[in-house]
Amino acid sequence: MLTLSHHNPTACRAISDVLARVGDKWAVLVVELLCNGPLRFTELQRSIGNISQKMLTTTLRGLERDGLVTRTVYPTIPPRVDYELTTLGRGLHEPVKALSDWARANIDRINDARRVFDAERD
Amino acid sequence: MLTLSHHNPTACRAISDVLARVGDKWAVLVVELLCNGPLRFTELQRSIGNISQKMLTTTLRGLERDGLVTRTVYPTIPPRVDYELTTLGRGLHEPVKALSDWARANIDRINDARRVFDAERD
DNA sequence: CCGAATCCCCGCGGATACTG
DNA sequence: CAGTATCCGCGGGGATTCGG
Repeated sequence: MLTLSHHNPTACRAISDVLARVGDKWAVLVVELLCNGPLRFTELQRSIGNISQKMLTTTLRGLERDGLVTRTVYPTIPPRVDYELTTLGRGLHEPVKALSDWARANIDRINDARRVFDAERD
Repeated sequence: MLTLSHHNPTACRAISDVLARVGDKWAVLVVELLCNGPLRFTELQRSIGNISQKMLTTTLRGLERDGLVTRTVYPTIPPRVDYELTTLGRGLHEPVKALSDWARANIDRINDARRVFDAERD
C-alpha cells in the first residue's frame, strides 16, 4: 500500500483525512465564511443558500471535532449558537486559498481540456 | 447561494470541482506517483496496492479529461499504456503539496482535538 | 432557534466475468 | 495487459418530523 509521506502508513491516512475534508464542498464553504468572523447557525445556512440542516450540522460537527471550529452556546431564549474559526482553522485556510487560487488561474485550461476530451469521445 | 470567488457562480463551481478532485483519495495518490515519471496501468495498480481496476480506470479517465494526465497507447502485443503528468498536472502538485505539508505539520493537533471531542461525547 | 431522529433514494465503489 | 460490462450492497445526503 502506497503512502503519501514516503511510505508512512499512519501519516498517509491522516493526510488523506485532511484532503478529504478539503474535498468536502460544504466544509470549505463554511471555513471560507467564518474567515471574516464568527457566525451563528442560521446565518451560515442562509449564506450558503441550499444546504440542508442535516448537512450543515454534520459539517460543523466534523470541523469542531478536528479542532478547526469552536462552538459557543448562549443559553438564551431563543437559543443562540456561534461558530468561530480556531487558530488551527485559520491556518488551514492559507493552503486552501493557495489551492483555490490555482484553480481560478487554471480553470480555463481545465475546461478546454474537458471540451476536447468530450468532443473526441463522440 | 454563496460562492468561493466573491460571488461569481461559475468560478465557484469550477473551484469546487478542483477541490473535489483533490479530495479524491485515489486521484491524489496517482498524481503523487506520476511525479517521478510516467507509469503504466499495472505499475500504478501495484504501487497503490488495494485499488480496484474499475476505480483506477475511472480515476485516470477523470485526470485525463481534465488535462492533468496524458494517456499513451503502444500498439504492441501485449498492449502497453503509459500515463504521464502534463504541465498542468505538475502545476497542481505544488498547492497539493502545500496542503499535505500543512496536514503533516498539524496532524497531531487534529488527532488531539478528536480524542478530546470523542472523550467528552461519552 | 438549533438541532436530533427517522425514512428513503440514489450513486459510489467493490467483486466478478468477459474481450482485444 | 488493459480495459469494459454487469450485478449489487452500503452509505451519503435530502426531506420531513419532533424536541429543548
